[in-house]
Amino acid sequence: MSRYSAAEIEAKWQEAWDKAEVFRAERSQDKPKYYVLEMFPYPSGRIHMGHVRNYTMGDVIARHKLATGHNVLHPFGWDAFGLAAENAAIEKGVHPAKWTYQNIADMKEQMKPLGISHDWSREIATCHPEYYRHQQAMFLDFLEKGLVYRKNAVVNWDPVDMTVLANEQVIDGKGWRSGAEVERRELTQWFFKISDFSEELLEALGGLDNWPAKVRLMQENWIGKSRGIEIPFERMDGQPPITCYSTRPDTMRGASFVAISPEHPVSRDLALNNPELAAFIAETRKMDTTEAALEKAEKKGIDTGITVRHPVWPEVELPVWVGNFVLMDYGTGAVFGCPAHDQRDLDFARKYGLDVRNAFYLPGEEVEVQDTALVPPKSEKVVYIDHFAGIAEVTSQEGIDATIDWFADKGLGTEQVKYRLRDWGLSRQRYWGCPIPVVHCETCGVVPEKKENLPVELPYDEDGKPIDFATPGNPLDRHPTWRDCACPKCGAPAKRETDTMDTFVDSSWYFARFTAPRAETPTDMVEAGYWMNVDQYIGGIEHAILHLLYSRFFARAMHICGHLPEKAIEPFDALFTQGMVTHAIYQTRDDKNRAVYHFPEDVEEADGTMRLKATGEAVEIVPSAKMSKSKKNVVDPVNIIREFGADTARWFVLSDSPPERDVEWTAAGAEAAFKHLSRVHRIVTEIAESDSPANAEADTALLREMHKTIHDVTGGVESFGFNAAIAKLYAFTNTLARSQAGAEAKREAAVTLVQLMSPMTPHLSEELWSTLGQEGLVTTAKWPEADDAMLVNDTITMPIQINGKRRAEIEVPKDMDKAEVEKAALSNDAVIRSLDGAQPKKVIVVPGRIVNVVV
RNA sequence: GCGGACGUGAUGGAAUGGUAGACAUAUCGGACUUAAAAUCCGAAGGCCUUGUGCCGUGUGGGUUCGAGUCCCACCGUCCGCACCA
Repeated sequence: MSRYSAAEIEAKWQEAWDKAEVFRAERSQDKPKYYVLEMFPYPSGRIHMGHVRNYTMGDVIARHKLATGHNVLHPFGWDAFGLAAENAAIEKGVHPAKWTYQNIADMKEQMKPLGISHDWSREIATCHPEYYRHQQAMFLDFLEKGLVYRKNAVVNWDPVDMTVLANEQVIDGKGWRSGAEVERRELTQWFFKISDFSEELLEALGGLDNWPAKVRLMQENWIGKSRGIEIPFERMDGQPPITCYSTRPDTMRGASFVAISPEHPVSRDLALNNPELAAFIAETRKMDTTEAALEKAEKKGIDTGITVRHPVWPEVELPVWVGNFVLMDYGTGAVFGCPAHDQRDLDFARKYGLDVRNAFYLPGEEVEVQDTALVPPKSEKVVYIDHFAGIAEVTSQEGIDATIDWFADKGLGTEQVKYRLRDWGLSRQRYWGCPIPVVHCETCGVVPEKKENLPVELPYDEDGKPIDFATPGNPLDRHPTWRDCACPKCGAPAKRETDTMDTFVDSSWYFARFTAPRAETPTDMVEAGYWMNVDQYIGGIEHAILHLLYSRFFARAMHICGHLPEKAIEPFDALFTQGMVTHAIYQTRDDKNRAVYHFPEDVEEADGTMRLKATGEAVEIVPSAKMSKSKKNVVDPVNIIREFGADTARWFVLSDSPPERDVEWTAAGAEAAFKHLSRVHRIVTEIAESDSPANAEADTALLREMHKTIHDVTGGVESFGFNAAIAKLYAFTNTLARSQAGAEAKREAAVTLVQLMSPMTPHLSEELWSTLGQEGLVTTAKWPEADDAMLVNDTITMPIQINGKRRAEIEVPKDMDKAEVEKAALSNDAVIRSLDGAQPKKVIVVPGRIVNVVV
């Protein structure tokens, strides 16, 4: 009998699938469509276990849908623009394009042996001009519709690399790559008008029933809706009023100062004649923007000398301060300070000797605030002091609502709903990204490039010489000729925009492009109309906000520009966020007691401890952490596939842990998975060759188990319960191995087992399907259906509880009525003994489940 | 600080409010073998007074005939957001 040889089997069946083109998706009205998508990868050059887990999950869904009669679209591509390519260019002197395309080729070679049911005929790479020219075309459409615009904005600027950095690229106030102190600099940048969609993006979250609640909540918080009021404060010097935004106008009685942002127009005006203030503003510019730094940063301010009138008590005058803690891009850039009910304002007030006055007390505790601001939960009742809105003892929330109405009624303020969500700055001073297709003309200003001139393609050399990436700054800026062009409007010599787009733009519409990846327009509305939406999207939780929010915005913007049908404005019907693959870290200590990390393959067990293979030195084991090259706790999928085969890797990453949680990769676990698949191979091969006679009782028992397994595994596969489905398959394999059933029943069971396993272990399943003499491919065979009649045994075992504690069991026919079950239970010896003469008060019979006798 | 999730054997984890610990790992025992590997069979939450016993799903309360599951409080861990007025 042949042994299980994964290498042989897997190559053979992958070739068979390719030849039959079973994964090629074509539009068809015969079957319901199903679009399953895993978040596409960045082509770093190596696949990792996280990829294996992600694509295997998608593959299980895709293959199951294929077997249940769906027309499945399961495409694959590359999120290919990005900083890493430019870093490689700097470090290794290789052109970003060459590096990226080589990585794509390498990763493809590592991906293929996994046997994922991707339709490779739809492969796309975002760095290819055939992709980004459509992105440029859409940019122009967005521009026309006012969905993208240019404005001055304060950004993180790395003075050494001479580029804008995203917030997450600023670590402890320093550029993550250069280590230079990041400055806040005002630049003219392109922005997508995502803030116009704040309410809609928030509202529509409610309809995303098949998204994790966690992701919806994160987006809700990110959008950050708040209801408040804008109140103008009249200036005593007769200048135009300063308008403050507040969500707590109920605390107005305690207002003791107004604070404005250093970037507020009033601050800027004053700074022109006030060197001290000008210096203060310059200093705040340089301030760190990181959370930790902001937390520690001192609240500082400067008195402007201006005073304003209290809007409710005109006799009260409030000083206006410039505060380094006031944000210009939220609200109006001006706030009133109420030290009694805001800790930050209190700290500020104490520092600069400003008044502290309560607006309310807690019921029965009439004490003035001293060192701790009084901020009870909004649902708690407080006692408002001589309140202008005519309220006394109500909850803070009621106080807020009443006050907003009061101000609005009196015409003293305007109710305002604000969102934290800000417009999406897409300009990057980078080479390896999609060029922004506009031209700067001295006479016409900023002019969109003509569509027929697209793509605006990246230059691949400097007029014959390789582009110099080592010099900091954007190579596009210093390219000798690339910028030169004719103004699309007047024809005069003009200069191209050298900023490129944030790579999140590339990934905000690729799912739509997959529906017609070779179309001459960004999308083909017939194809998009047929395939959209993505029925199941799968990826990491790390994209919960950025990518998934940007894509929701993009789908709306694309719809406005006629690139997507209306039904696709929420592009992902169902979302699943999978956990990571983790691994223990093996480390030793150097002479300075610093950790030295070791790869798992350099470590082995000896005498009950883990030791370095080379020296025998014992290693410390640090509990499981996300696989990371720097900690060396990585396992290369390529090695695993070589050693055990793809099916083993696939089986293992799905077993053991629920898919939304992290799974720890262990050598023992991988080996166990391999042993199990070998066992299935052996058992099924034996069955294929067996001719033992029928055994009525054992045959029925086996087939009953088979139908239960069909039911459970199908349920597991359809609800992301892959680990539970696999547990059922283990159990059924054990049942099959021990069964005394005849060859015919065993063959039927084996065929079903192989089929149920096929989404997880498609190669092994194809092999055994053929061993069992089945026609065609298991991949395209119809998924088995459970026979309801076989799911319940003729007699069932019911536990009997007395006062909720299990005391006995009875065997009863499955359809015995309640009264008879009760009678049977009460006449059971163990029950009689346990009752010890006591009279049951009540007997609860849950048919088919349990009996509870209450005494 | 605000918001959220999760706490079950040695370990990963099962369990529509209905027999807690399925399935797997590690462990132990047995069979086969000259031996090993492979394979097969079996044991295994804790406690004692070994009983058809008691206790047991982070802690304490509650709802229920019945709670790992629902509710409240606390403890712990993890995640997201945060000078957002």
